[in-house]
Amino acid sequence: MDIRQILIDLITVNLSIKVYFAGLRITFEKAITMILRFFLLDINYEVTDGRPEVRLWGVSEDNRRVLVIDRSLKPYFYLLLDGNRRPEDVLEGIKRRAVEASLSLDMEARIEEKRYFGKPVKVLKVFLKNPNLMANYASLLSKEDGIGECLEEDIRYSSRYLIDYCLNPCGWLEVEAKPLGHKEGIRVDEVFEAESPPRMIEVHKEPSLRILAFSIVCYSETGSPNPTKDPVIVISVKTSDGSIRQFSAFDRDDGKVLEDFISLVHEFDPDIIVGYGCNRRDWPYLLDRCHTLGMRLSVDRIGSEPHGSLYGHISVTGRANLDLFDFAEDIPEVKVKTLDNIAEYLGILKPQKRTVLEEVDIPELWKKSSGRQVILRWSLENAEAILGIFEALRDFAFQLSNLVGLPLDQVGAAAMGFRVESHLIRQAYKFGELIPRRVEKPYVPYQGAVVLEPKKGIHENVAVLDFKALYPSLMVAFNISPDTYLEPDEPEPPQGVYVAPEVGHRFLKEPDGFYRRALKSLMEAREILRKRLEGLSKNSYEYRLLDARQKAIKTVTNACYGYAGWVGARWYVKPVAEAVTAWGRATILDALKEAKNLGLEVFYSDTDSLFVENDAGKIEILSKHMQEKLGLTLKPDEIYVRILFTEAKKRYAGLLQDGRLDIVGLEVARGDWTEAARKVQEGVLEIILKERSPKKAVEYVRSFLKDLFMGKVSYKDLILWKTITKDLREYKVRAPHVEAAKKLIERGWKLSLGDKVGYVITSKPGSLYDKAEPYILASLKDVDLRYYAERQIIPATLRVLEQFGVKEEDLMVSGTSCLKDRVPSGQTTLF
DNA sequence: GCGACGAACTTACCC
DNA sequence: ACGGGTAAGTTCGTCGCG
Repeated sequence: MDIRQILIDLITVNLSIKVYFAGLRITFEKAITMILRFFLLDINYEVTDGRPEVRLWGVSEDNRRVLVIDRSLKPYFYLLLDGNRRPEDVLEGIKRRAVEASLSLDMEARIEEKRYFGKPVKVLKVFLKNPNLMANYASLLSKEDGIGECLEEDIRYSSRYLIDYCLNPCGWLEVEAKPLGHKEGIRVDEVFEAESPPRMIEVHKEPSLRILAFSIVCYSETGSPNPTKDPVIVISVKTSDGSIRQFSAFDRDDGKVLEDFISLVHEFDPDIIVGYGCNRRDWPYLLDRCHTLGMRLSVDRIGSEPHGSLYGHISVTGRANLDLFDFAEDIPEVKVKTLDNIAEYLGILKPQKRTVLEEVDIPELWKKSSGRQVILRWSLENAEAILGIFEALRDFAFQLSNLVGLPLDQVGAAAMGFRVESHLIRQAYKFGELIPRRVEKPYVPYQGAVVLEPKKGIHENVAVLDFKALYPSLMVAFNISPDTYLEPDEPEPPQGVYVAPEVGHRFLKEPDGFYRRALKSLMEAREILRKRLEGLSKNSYEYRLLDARQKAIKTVTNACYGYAGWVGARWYVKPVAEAVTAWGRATILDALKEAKNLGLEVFYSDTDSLFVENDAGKIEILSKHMQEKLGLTLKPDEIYVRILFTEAKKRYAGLLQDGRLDIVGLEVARGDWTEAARKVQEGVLEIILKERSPKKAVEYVRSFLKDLFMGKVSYKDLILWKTITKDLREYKVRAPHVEAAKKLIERGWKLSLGDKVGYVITSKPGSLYDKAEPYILASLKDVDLRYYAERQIIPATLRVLEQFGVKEEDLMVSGTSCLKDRVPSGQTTLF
């Protein structure tokens, strides 16, 4: 890019700014306005003197931190007219009310036509100055006769701004803006005032962002640290420029540690701050600790402190604060979502090279200087792993944020339902569809998908056919949408309707519903991306970007059906979800019938898949049939050389052509079974599927059990992990993991909803819940090996071996229950 | 009063 | 705080027994 191009891009006629570029300083005497291009990172708004200003934080094309202030958008909401009075009269009525309440100067209103659940409606669009007063105005004015309900007064002003101007975070914006230079208390290179609303532009350039990854260590004699008394002993930081910094309370108080950290944040001035568990742990602790010490945790760009925001995350104004733990939720392969497990899964940490410290180990280590070195090293590795995970996930996170329109720091914290909704809101706006309020509705279950009984046993050469994007395709095909749904009492319109099988719900054939339009555009966009990916080098920035985007599109597309059936959704309409599954059942049943007609043997089927004998000719015919009849793509996905079905649905294991095992639903795939049971079951499956030798599998299990009883198994392989899903007092039964959780809390540990409790079964007497101990409070010598043999190893392996005639007794070795009458409980040393 | 049995509770998976 | 369908382990109440 040459200088002239830059000037053309940057400057329109009347500028009065200094442009620094490549060491050149150019001054334009009469210049006022320029064109600024920047990457949008964060957005918030402030109300000053009763007027809102939107603040767009970003990084400019020439790599400067910028804040763009825009006051152009007037806040507004809608009042739905119920048709009892003439709209003009109602408009007069609310104007009178405004005068009476002395609101008139701040307010204006007009009549508009919109659509609400597809029906044309007349609304009053009410503008006001202060967006924080929207709810007040709405409730005052909706008392007027002729007003049904108020709408969109629950849309936050900063979201409103992005929606109405069609702007998406994590993308490039162009704006005509007036430079204001520096502004007191705002930590950016330059502040601008927008002259007109910004617009999105296509720039295939990676913004040059500064990332800061951090991790803290707190000191606590027992249990979880308490910020009012326990110090922050180490803060480790790794930044995207490759440098590392550590602050520790070696021989000083932790106020200095916090001070140093705050200074570093100012000095490095990150655009993105990343942590692991920082929303729930690090930030609240640092905040409390600072306040205890009479300090302020000033790390943002306006001299304020991190604060709680929507979706329960912590917001740092002007920067994006990301908690990678939120993104770990989207990696189902990792069952216990510790930093180490996620980093290891992503190939960032080498498992062997790392000493895994537990919080309980800290006090002991801190007492010795060699121990302190261990802590420092561990903490630094944490910060490095966090930066590594961020790098691995950043493209996806950026693209998801850009696609659904939620700012980067919110998109990770927002549950899938809110991500989908954010995207739908943007689509609805473009179609003139009003955004319904979130209302509490009763939960009424409805029928879902078809799952067939599998044909138990081993089968050779099995193909899995599945329908590509079945539910989204059906929603598009039959125009299933909240705005096309016809209530039972409504007469059929001339353009005709699609009628869902079984349930009879009707949907207009025309016009396109907004789900149809949204899904079509998502699916088409993904296809275009996939085509473009084919011609790109996998290492290029563009490839990474587009690949991340197509993945983001896929997750949003697939979640649309779930969203439709979610009672919390703004557009929840049960018949919409119910119709999708009904058409889904009809589709798969038709495919099954057709397979039967063709004489194609079916071994199993679940929702949108058929497991059939791998007969290419018949599969081709079946596939063609479905394509022609319904326009749906049914094609082979996986081919199993050999597959084993247990008697249960949703649980099977197959040998793939490349020699890998695909284990579905069985204990191997479950995080609430011990690693020991999972390893042995996997071993058994490998022997059965590859060597077809139940005898060898039995020997394998027996030898494992012998090792177990000789204490040759690792303690950590015996831990059971289960999630605390509600307040401990709400549990109706004394479940082992709940009892273990209570013991942790007794010892001063903090546990919250969603935490996983790791516990072991000890040889204490009583029920299982009496025997459960948090694993950090017990050791290998305490565990009840017989429990592990009888309730973990044997059931998990028998699940597979049972169908080969193997009995429990065949697996038992001395020390297990077959000898319990002869061997006293606890005696485990016969080998 | 006691044990067998099944319902209820609970979690995590599949698609 | 995204849907329904499903398996499976543990707890706990109930029923029948004499």
